Amino acid sequence: MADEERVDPRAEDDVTAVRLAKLSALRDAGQEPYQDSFERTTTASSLASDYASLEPGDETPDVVSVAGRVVAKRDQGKVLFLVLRDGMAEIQLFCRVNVLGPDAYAAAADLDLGDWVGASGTVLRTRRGELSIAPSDVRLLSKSLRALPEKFHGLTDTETRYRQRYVDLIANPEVRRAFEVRFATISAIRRFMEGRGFVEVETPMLQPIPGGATARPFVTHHNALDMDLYLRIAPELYLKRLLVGGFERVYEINRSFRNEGMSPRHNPEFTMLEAYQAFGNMETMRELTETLISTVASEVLGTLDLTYQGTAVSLASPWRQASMAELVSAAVGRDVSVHTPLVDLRRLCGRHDVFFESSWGAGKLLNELFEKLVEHTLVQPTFVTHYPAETSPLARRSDADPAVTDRFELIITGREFANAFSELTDPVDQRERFEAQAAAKDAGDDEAMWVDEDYLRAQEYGMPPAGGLGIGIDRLVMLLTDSASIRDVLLFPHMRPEG
RNA sequence: GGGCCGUUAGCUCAGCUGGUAGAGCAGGGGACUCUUAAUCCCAAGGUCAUAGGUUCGAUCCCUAUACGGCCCA
Repeated sequence: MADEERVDPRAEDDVTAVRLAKLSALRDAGQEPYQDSFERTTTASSLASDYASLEPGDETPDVVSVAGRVVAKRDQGKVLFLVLRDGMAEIQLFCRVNVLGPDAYAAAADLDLGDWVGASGTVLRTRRGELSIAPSDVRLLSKSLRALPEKFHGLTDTETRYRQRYVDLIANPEVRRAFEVRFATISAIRRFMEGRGFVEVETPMLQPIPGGATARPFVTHHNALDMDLYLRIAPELYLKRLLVGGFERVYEINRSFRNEGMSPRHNPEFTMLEAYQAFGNMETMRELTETLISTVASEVLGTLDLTYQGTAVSLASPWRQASMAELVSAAVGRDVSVHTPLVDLRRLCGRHDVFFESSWGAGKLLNELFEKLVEHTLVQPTFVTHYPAETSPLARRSDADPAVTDRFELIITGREFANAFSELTDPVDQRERFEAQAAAKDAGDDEAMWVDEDYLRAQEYGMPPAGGLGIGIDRLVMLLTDSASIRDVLLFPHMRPEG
């Protein structure tokens, strides 16, 4: 057997073994298979537009240099076609032995799918109509040692696609589009917020007290201080400290972390926009949310009419507004609110198969009924307002009814996209709310909030009236890209260690 | 945490009421000076996820585990 000597311990398969052998041969011949750099004069997409009018069969004297990855190779003995991909476009190299000479031609024919290559030559369009470069020089820039996935079906195994996103991006160029939409969305959000006079700020990701949301945090440890710290579950309390300090409009596009299960809609780390505006309130935030999302959608997609998983969604204004109480009332067929007697709300929960605990108040019961019976039915953009104070420990009580807060959540396609409210600025009320949360934590609710004494101290110095807003960026990008799973809009979604 | 489904060659997939597997692409050898999923000829490639069990015999049936997907809590 001839392959006894060519088995290389580094080779996971035959392809790698063959390519490692080529690598050695190149080095033996004094050629470096991993070049320092390459001067290119143009790109595949520029060529496509510059030579759009070149007719099939026409050759130009124009000499250009391009670089890219070999994604297709068609060898015909004395003519060789290599397709290079750079960025998002492709350009064909039309290699002829009589132009390159036998040695350079043989070297080009020895290139493999996946290799990075630089080439210089004249521009032409083949008789079959393919814009090409007839190279006089083809240079290996970086040798690929692994076989690329199949050229026609690409890479479909979801596990490999998520674990090895670099291969996914090579094999499935359309995957890249969702990420381009993501980056364009974040860029458009920044422009919009700056246009409204908001300053982008950065606040701690390592927090001694994780606050601003009800969720279980990740714990880490600071060795020098010998103390536990938590990865933030939200930047909210730090951003509001900045309002106390006199910043009037701040926002943070923040990565936050929640120690909960994974699902098609949840990743342990996720990206959110949080914004706070002094002297604003819930209504200020409602207008901001609607204008921001529709502006970003038109800038990124050029339309407000979307299709999400087969369902038409219109982001055209005005968006519906409805209170939680009226929505739940419609769902259960009788008028209910946070003032409905507990016994009645519990009976309704029982009738509609909604789990509850005896410690829960009317606000929590109403909220559970809403989440189980109503939320998934709200497909078109809907601002759900008047959230119970009981489940909104950081929101200002409504002047008309202190049992509810001036808060909304924005629901689209049955899911929460945004959460905003008039901020609670009363430090005495805030302390009581924190203490109620702490009591719930003591009673076993490990998602309940902690008492943040420094945040209370800040509020005691005086916090201006303000509106605050959080928008889930991952979910927004899912909507804009019609992605069923959050993993399709995260370049490197969280995965268990490979088995 | 529970339920259902999946894991076969580097990639995409077949297969079998239980008799240790097949194709296309990629890779190897050869032919070919305008190809486009190039074509043609030849040869090669597998711990059928892992570990047990049932069986004369397991890729297939059973159990457990790992990883992934979807649904539920």
